[in-house]
Amino acid sequence: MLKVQGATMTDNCANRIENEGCFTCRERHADWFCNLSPQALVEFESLGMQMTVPAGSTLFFEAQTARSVYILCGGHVKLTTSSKDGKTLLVRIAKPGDVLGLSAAISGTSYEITAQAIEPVQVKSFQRQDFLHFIEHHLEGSMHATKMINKEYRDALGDATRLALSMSIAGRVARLLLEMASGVRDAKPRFTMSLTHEELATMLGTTRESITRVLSELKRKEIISIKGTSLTILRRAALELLV
Amino acid sequence: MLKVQGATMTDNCANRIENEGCFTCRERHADWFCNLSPQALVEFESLGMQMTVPAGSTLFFEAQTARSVYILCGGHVKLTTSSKDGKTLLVRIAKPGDVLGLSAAISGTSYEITAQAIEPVQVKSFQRQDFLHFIEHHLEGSMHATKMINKEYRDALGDATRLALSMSIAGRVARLLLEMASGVRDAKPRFTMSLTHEELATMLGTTRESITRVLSELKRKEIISIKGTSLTILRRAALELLV
DNA sequence: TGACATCTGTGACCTGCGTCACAAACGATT
DNA sequence: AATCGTTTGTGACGCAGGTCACAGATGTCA
Repeated sequence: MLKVQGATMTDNCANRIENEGCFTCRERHADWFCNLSPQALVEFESLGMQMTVPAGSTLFFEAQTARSVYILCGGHVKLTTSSKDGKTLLVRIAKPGDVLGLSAAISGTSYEITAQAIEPVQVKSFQRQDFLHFIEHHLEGSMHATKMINKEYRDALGDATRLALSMSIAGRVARLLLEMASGVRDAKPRFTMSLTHEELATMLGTTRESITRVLSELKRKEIISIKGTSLTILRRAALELLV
Repeated sequence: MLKVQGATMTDNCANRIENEGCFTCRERHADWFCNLSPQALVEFESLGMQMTVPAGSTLFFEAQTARSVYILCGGHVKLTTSSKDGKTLLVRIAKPGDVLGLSAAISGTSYEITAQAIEPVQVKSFQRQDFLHFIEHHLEGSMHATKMINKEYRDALGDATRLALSMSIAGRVARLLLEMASGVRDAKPRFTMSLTHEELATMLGTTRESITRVLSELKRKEIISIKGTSLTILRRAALELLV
């Protein structure tokens, strides 16, 4: 059904595209949506359309009516919301295996967040109706869906708690860096930071200057190092401590 | 099946208990869980145990293993989470019709929040297993459950956004007052504020002194008035502006 | 290679709110 | 009524982080 074409990937960075289909997907055996029984998976996969999205383009915007659900197969996508006064907050960085737009599809309303590719990204796109029809007729799919939303709820709640009660700017930056590095198993994970300080600031609900200062501080303490656009985490534990 | 005993309620405050069973419940026709088809409702109602809980007692604690799901029939319940370092955050004030402990029941883990009655409260309590069994066998119930979690997720996300991007202490206080007054339709809603400044402070992740200052300010601007334990919102719009 | 735009780094200052300290008000108990 | 514990009110001070202003670095295009 799906051909394995042998993905070309060489380096060890977080920025790569790697999955050619659910059956050969590396993430298939983790606790994710794509991890269905073989029969269900065949049907499921036939409903979706595999597509590649260039860096910087937007899968969907907040407040847009939800027409599609996406499963992220490769690459990272940034998820943001914004408040009335236009300020933007990073919700999280979606990783391969994540489902995007599920909440909006289920509630039948508009997307609650904006999803933008921060690197070339591979997704599987489903018509909202097809997706809902599938999960309504597959108990395993339905349970997965409910649990995933539940997980997102708990994450959001945890975020709200941390944001309200602690989390300095340094903490937010640390969390972001760790999320960006997720997937790289190296002891000193390295990845391409393609965002400007300005963009990072909007994502974290702070200012450009604060970002500059925090990054300088982290470099000074030799917790990270930056050469051009390449960022290396030297001491992951120190970052985790800040979150 | 359930006898209507004629609830005795006279005043116009938010603090009252009023429901005697799902069939006679005022909230039944809103978009809530109790609004099931009559047959399903009969079955559903027989699974649960109606109980009254005195003010101050705790329905369940954060991190406790989830054994029960509750439907709040009358009164208000405060829902809080706390961070590692012991600080507490008010998640929201639950109102009649709300389901408590649903997320934990579904994920089969521990409660993510603490639920404490802030006044005498009437709830319907379900064994987790009974509840799950019911929703798994009633499409309408199942959809309700999924949508409710979804709604909680969206609320939590909205909270996180507001907390991260704006929401001063004054804003948090305003939100709390509005939540406490919810249900009172009066133009100048009045209710009994039974919490001390100290308690309010923990609930909002701030300090006692800040609460005192904010309330003084609100009184000075004639947005609220306080006589003893009775709090009146004089200008709701002004409060909404602060959120 | 020079010109121009964008990005990064840093100091000076201001504001919101947490912390500390203490005084006044209120409520219960004898 | 006198006493004591709790709650409320308020001033003084400090710190994190936002705002402003500007200088240097880096990238891009003719």
